[in-house]
Amino acid sequence: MAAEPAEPSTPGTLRPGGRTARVRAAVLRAAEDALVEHGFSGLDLGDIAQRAEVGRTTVYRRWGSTTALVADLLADMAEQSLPRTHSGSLAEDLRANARLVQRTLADPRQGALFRAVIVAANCDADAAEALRHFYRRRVEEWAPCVTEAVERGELPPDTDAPEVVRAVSAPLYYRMLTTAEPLDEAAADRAAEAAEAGARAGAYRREG
Amino acid sequence: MAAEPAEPSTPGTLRPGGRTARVRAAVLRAAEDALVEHGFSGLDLGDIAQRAEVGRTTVYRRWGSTTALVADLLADMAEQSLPRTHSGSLAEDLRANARLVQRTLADPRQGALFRAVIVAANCDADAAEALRHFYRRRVEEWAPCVTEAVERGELPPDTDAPEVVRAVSAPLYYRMLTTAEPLDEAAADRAAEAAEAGARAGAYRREG
DNA sequence: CATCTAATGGAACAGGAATCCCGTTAATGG
DNA sequence: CCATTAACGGGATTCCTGTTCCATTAGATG
Repeated sequence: MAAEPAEPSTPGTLRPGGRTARVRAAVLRAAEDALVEHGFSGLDLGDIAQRAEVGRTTVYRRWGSTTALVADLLADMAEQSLPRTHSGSLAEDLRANARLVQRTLADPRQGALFRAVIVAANCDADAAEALRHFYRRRVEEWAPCVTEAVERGELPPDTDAPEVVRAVSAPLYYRMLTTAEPLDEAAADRAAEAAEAGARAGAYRREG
Repeated sequence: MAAEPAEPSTPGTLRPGGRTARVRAAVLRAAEDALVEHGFSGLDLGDIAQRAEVGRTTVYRRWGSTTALVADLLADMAEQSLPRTHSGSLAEDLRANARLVQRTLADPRQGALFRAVIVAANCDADAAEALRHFYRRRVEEWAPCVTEAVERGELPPDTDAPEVVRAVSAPLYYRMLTTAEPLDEAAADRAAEAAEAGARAGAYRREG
């Protein structure tokens, strides 16, 4: 008997080219569509296989569960992060960020997608880690605009830059999740203005 | 043949006393336990029936779905809202509120429960309405401390009181959902301080 | 206390999702 | 271009969740 392979490993890692890559792309796109239409709870691997024109078995073998599939989708989303603005003004950069987040969450497709991945992250540890990685990336992209404001002397020297960036997003996500009120530009501008005021007042200094 | 009853209605409404009430209480408590242990996605009506020492059929008939059960649980939670503090100081009241929210979300049991109901609300319209109702209640309870600060002249006269209260909770929920960092008292105090600074700066005035 | 029937609970049933089996296709390396 | 085998895909199978049926229990009413 031949020595059995040390690791069966996960499919798609030894021959990642050609068909394998096409299948992954098709499945991730189908998963996105399905999440937008039915939400995470309505996610069905069989349905996704059909949409992607791929065998059911393949989806079950490579991802195995809906949460693993969403985790992979989040890893994919984390790659393509949008570049931040560079207006030279803290208020303007924060407002641009707030409006970007607001437009994303208010968009029927993107909004539904974000709700769905947040749900998935609360159902599975791997998806949660993937979600955290995604937001770490996004926050890192925008934090420099706060750091630069600190260097210009506009904010206290020990301001926690990532925390300020998160403070812009927080009220928008909170509104989406807990109220029925619309996510409009006014809400975005208010979030940016409040975050800036908090930062100037020193509420986001490290180690209180 | 007798005229059939106009509405079969939902079970538990015509004879809500005694056994029916006991069954509801037992099921809701079992649902809470199950949510804490397995999260919303792991919720199984059969398992809940066993925990509650109630027939599966009863649970399926009276609630029908996991989301409906969570909606009922939320309605129950909305009843028992905690009374707010009355320190006479805006900063102190906001801090008390922030710490209450922080302690709730950081508590293993309560935190898991809140994550679970937020997930449920994103899977079903009725659960979503129940969740909004729950937060409407909570916000209404605390909004007066902001209104009183306005009357004392500490804040702009057209300050949106509920929005200030929500601004306190928002960063705590956002942190819980998107990062792995601990929800400690420092985070609570920062949330309260930032909300107050934003309010003083006029970021929460109505109609921006 | 007696009657009526809402509500419950056990068991059998049905439908659909996840898994397994195995032949087919195509990526990789020489 | 050829050989090797990773990865795919259709179909049968298993397992589990939700439903239906009907006998039993116990609120509600006079």
